[in-house]
Amino acid sequence: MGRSPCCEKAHTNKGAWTKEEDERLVAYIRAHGEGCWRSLPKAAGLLRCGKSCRLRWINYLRPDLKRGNFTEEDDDIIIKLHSVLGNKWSLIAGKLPGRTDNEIKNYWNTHIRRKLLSRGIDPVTHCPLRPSPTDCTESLDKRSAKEQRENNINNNNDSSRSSNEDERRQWRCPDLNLELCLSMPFEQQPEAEKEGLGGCFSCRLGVKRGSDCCFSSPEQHSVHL
DNA sequence: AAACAACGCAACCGCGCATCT
DNA sequence: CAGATGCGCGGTTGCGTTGTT
Repeated sequence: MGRSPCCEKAHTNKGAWTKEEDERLVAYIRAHGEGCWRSLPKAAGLLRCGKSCRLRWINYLRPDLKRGNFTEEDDDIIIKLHSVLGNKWSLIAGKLPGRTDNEIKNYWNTHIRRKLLSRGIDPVTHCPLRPSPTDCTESLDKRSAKEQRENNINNNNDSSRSSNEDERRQWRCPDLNLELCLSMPFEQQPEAEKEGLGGCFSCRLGVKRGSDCCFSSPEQHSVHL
């Protein structure tokens, strides 16, 4: 079954949005609200495909967007969430109000990825980087002892007490329980009920009843930071 | 000042999923 | 139940900007 194109490409503009197009889109959404992206371009008098309009609105025109630099705290949150969720940019964005998935994805690829690599951390697995087995003749034990010595030499000043190893541990094993699993919603956990624990049983962190889970709805269990 | 490289970000593309008919 | 439709997501591309030689 072939899939019909999302819009008639012959009569749509592509590429950068003009000021006029932005204004039309904003005016239309202010008047009619979001939704029905497929029919929106025609109704708003735009020669764009619906997907393009949606993307422009979500990533650039939305009034609640927080533009500007990411803070160190933002970086930490993103790294921690990525270590658990992987490239689920929309979920990560959900924890950073005012940020979009696209923005976080770009930020990850341009800044954080490099930052982790420079710290000797694999940005995909969040584990310390290792040379490939084929280019290594030393045993792992020998190498790690050697690494340790080199780290000691490299970090032999008082201002940076933590060795690279410590730093790796810190990044790889932040204060997160990574053993995520599927389970019943917390309301249906009798043992925990007895103990007065509720909260996010997907990550099994046993949040005290009454305290906020990481997501507003019980269906959206996620990571506690 | 010009040429080139590297970087950063906006936008596009294709796919998967949910819902509708 | 199968096909059609629409939306949302992640990966990728293209282009403008900035830095370097």
